[in-house]
Amino acid sequence: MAISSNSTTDPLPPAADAGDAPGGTPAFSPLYQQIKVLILQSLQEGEWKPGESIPSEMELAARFRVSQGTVRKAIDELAAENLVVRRQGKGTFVATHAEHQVQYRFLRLLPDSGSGASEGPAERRIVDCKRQRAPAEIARALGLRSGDTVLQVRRVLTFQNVPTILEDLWLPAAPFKGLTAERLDAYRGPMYALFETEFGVRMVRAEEKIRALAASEEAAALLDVKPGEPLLSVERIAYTYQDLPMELRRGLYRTDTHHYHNTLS
Amino acid sequence: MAISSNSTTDPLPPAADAGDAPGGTPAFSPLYQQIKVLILQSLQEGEWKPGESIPSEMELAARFRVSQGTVRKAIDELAAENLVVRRQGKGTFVATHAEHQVQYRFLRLLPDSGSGASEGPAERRIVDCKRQRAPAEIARALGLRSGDTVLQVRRVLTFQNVPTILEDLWLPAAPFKGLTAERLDAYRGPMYALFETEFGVRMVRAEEKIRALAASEEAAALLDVKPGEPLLSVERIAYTYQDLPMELRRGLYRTDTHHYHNTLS
DNA sequence: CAGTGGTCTAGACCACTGG
DNA sequence: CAGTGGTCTAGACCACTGC
Repeated sequence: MAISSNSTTDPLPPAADAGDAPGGTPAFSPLYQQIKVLILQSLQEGEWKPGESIPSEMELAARFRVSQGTVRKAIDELAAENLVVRRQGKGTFVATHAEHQVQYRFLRLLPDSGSGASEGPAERRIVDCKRQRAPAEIARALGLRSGDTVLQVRRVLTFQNVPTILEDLWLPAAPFKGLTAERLDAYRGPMYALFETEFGVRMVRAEEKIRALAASEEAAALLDVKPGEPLLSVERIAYTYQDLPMELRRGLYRTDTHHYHNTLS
Repeated sequence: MAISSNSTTDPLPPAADAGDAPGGTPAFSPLYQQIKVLILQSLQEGEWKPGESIPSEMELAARFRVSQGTVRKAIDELAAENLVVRRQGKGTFVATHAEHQVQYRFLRLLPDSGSGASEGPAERRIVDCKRQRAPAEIARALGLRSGDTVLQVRRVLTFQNVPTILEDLWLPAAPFKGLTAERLDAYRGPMYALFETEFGVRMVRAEEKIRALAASEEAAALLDVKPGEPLLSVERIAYTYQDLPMELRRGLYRTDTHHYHNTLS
């Protein structure tokens, strides 16, 4: 362990030391961080599935031979990163995209309506779904070798009869073997929830680059706007555990009835 | 206090109870939350100025008659909200926009360049600065009465000789009495830093609505693009303490060389 | 009522900063 | 070296959930 003072209370299992490169900094890592890593490993190994509860703080404390407070601090950070959800009186649960709650956890597009009336569920239409060799640019974004197989999906989301989002997304073919347009069509609920339940891939974090673009002929037709009309271009890379990129998504949003919402602090 | 069990250790001053409406929920509020509110009050009253350190955890614990751990948890939350910054071995400091660090804390626009070379400071040009009666829409956003006086500033930010951002911003005239184009021009550093040091107004949080728009003739001229060219429209409301809106800002961003960056989790 | 997460305390010790 | 924030522990009690 990276800690020197815990002579008799090393957590179990004895976990390989993370840092401590000879030339670098001493890489001190507090106990609760090491516990956090251990819990993270269990999460990504699927010891506890999305939506399930993880062991109680007391149980984890016993398992790792640390105090409840230390486990608590580890879980606090996992909760802050939205990897688990705490529910007083019930337990701590593995976060999931399948929750009723906000339908799309990563979608920041909101209807303009000042009226709080949240619009109904989107109407989804798969336009295309095919396997192909990854173009260099796609491969790079997903950390694949150029030429590896990827799945490409194109779909349109329609809110209240207005086609609003045109999305292209690319997935590495290997982890998503068996994904078809039919399967996507049949599934009720967010796509990321399907990824969780059917393929064991949990999207944990994402980064977006946003631009304004003029609608191409093709996009204009699918979104029912005039070519050249300004659209919001949202390029998202979604990551699973370990900061592993697992999806590249390029969205074109109509922003005449909706807007992208963001909070800064 | 909302707490019943702390018979002899009520924090000082005895702070009016926050909730406890007869018809509503019992409104239990943990001690550390009450401490947090007390610290917040001192922050907004200016007991400690931006950049200064606040008293040590031990001092605050003594002052409020609670344990260090309770103060710690209160400060933890304030730090998570970016209201204060903790620095091990030195103390806890009131957050400020004047820090060297990231030049613009609320600006999410980044250069496209894969090269990490961060571009130099922006060249800023005040196009306009005037007092006027607030149009209804502006007044509503700022929580003013329609007809109240507001300051309007228009400026252009240029990065590496490319005019990239055209911003209009509206400020309630009262708190910003004495603000002039000259003063804005003379000031080195972020505008929000000037607001802090010269007017005692700290922007603490902001919300943005983002859209894609076609450049108007006027915007196109100022940003050196063709009219109709797609631009990113970013409408920001910045809040000071107590969720009080203090600035409305409408920015038009060129996204041919830059992009708006956002992280989701 | 037992079990869970949530709060609070008190005390010991560690890591980091600056004089 | 003293002072600060950061970690860790152990124990008590509270609030919430569901049986």
